Amino acid sequence: MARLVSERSDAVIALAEVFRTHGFEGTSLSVITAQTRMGKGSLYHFFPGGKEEMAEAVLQEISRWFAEKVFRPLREDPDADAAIAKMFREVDSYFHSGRRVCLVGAFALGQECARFEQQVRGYFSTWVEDLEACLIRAGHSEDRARDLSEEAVGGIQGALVLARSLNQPEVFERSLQRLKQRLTYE
Amino acid sequence: MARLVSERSDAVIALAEVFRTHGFEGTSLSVITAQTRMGKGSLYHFFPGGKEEMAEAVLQEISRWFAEKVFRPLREDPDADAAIAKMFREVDSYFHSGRRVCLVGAFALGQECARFEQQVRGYFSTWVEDLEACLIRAGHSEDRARDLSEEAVGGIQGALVLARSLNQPEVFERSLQRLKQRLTYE
DNA sequence: CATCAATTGTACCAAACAGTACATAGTGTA
DNA sequence: TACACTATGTACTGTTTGGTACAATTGATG
Repeated sequence: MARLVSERSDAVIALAEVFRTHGFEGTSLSVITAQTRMGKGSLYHFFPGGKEEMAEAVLQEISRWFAEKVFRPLREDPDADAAIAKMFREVDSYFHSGRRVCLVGAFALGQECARFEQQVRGYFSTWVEDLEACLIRAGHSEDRARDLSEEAVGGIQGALVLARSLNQPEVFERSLQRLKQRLTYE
Repeated sequence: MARLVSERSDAVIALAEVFRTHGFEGTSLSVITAQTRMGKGSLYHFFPGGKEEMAEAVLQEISRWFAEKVFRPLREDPDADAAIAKMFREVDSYFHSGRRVCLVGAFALGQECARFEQQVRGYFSTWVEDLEACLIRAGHSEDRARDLSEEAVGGIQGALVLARSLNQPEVFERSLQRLKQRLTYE
């Protein structure tokens, strides 16, 4: 049913884009109200803890999304190669082929890394560990699986940095191709 | 000679560490005065343009450092392999073995990427291009050199993100090792 | 249509913000 | 020591910040 009033989940989606665009410190309440078209009344109704609670909700939503679309297949799909292929597909689409930034990665580079320590560490450690387990199932040795999985997760983050700084999304696409090939055929 | 008063170059060094720690938006003037022990008088004397001019000076100093220590050897050293080895040595030491963040990389992920567009793009494009040229001199094909150089520069940035988010500097060290080996022996 | 909780706009607050003005203090040179 | 100039501390500005209070509005339910 169509509603004129918002729900918390709508707010989280909108907030995610605001934080991705402006970073945590750069996201003032006036930026939020302008970009989400929500007033302070609504925002503090849904997030009594203010900006910090908003960012926490966004991080939780990101974790939920990756857990469902990426991490669970890596852990559970009996076809390990298919899970890895799906990971690259989902990552490419999630990051808009290199045009969108990883909020967790951006947080990792700033003070937000301390402020949202568990969420940031949880996101990356789960990713690395689940991918590692998947690579072992795919037949790689334990050492090789750890190396490849760190290389892939780090490589994706670095590719986002590079693609954005050069304003060349194709750098991201090429990186994904290389990583996918390395994980699949070696 | 020992001076009680500061010079602009002292300020730039101190400011670099402040911006690296707090990011651009997170660096308020009160943070700067606290961490650099310089008053507003001095700061606006050296940087009449305020925070933006301070960040610009820091970016310029970073570019200067990399140009001298990393990019020039990549372009000019007749021994290409030695230049690449030096790059990894300097990078490892500059980023304190994964404990220090790349300010330019952090800027690349936020609005600062637009605000300091030329400096951010210049840093990464020079790095990629000079490394690419060096790899061609080392005997790689043009396509292979471009791939390897994007992979290395991106890989370093991603390794910084991952090492910091996991609070495991050794992740950075391992990544450097892998990248170095790939650039040198393949 | 009456009710009531969920949602929202508006006015407001103290603190922190970036930046300015300027008198004072420190420094190299003559 | 006297000078010119650079560097600095301090007090001040208007603006924006994150956050609160609360009355008005909305929408689902009986």
